[in-house]
Amino acid sequence: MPGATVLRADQLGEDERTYGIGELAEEFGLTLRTIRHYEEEGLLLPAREGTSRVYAHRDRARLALICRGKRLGFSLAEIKEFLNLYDTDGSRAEQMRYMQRIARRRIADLERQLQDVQQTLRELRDIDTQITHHLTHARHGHLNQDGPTEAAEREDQQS
Amino acid sequence: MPGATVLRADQLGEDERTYGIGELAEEFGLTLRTIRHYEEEGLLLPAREGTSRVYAHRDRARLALICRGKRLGFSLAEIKEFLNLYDTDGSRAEQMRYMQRIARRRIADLERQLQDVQQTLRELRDIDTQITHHLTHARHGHLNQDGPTEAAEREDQQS
DNA sequence: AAGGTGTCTTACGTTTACGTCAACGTAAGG
DNA sequence: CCTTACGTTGACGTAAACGTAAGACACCTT
Repeated sequence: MPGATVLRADQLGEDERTYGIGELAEEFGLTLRTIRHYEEEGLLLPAREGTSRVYAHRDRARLALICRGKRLGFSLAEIKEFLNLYDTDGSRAEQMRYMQRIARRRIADLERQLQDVQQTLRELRDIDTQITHHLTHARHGHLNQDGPTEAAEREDQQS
Repeated sequence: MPGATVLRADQLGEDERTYGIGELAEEFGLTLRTIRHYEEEGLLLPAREGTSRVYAHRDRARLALICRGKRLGFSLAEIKEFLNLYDTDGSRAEQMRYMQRIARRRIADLERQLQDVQQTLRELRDIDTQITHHLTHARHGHLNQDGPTEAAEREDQQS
């Protein structure tokens, strides 16, 4: 990202708050090592104040996206790719079309994942109520005498 | 493959179909090694016909759940744990309560994940339409002059 | 001056989830 | 009998994502 949001410390005095590595680590529940690792992998590029890392607003936002990406099960490489979706400088149509293809692929993935999550949630809630039922009615028997949800057998397929 | 697709015409005329490892591998887009690995890890326990693995209906359903779990970003260990949710024999109340706790934890996780997916989908779709807009109106400028979505900065936190 | 706190780099260790041979068994078909 | 297809068990390799010291600054406080 060229001169995206350069923000030199001298002029202008807005929300220029910066963060130390320890600060961010605590906030996001990460270790220092982990944050440095993201930098090694090119996901972050904080400024330096002497030798220490200084994180601006923007870096913190990227870190938030990284965390979410991780929760969604993406690899760092994938996350890196989609971080680029956010800060492409829209100047070259060629690259934008490329980004759009990537974005759409990712959207398709996530829609699939959305189905997965919802389906799993339905099943787990079902299990939960069944257990509750069994416990309150003190009845004996099986949750399912037939193995994992019949539904799953008809539904799922490959990735 | 011994009696994989053999389908003996003698007794039974129901859903007693069994599967060979290669068959399942192809169906789910996995390698043989992967499926054997799941067995090594105790996620599957297929019958044997001689030396070959024979997968019943139930094993196949478990495999489907494993695949879904993977897509959702769970580790094999976690998946193993929640596979147990499906085939607990409901006989001991103690264990059922335990399972219920696990189920509810997982439900909470997934609800969080659901939010993540939906949020990310919104953002990506937004990016997509913005790109389309930029491309059709041939205008120049930035998608966001401020780095990753301002929203992300206020929203996200730890896992 | 000594100690504490926070940071840095370097570098090897670890865990997870498989990949990748190697060497062999078994059954069907030409 | 030979080939081909599919299966088996080791056992070592590897990529990703960090963990875990070790040793060195730098600043602040007592």
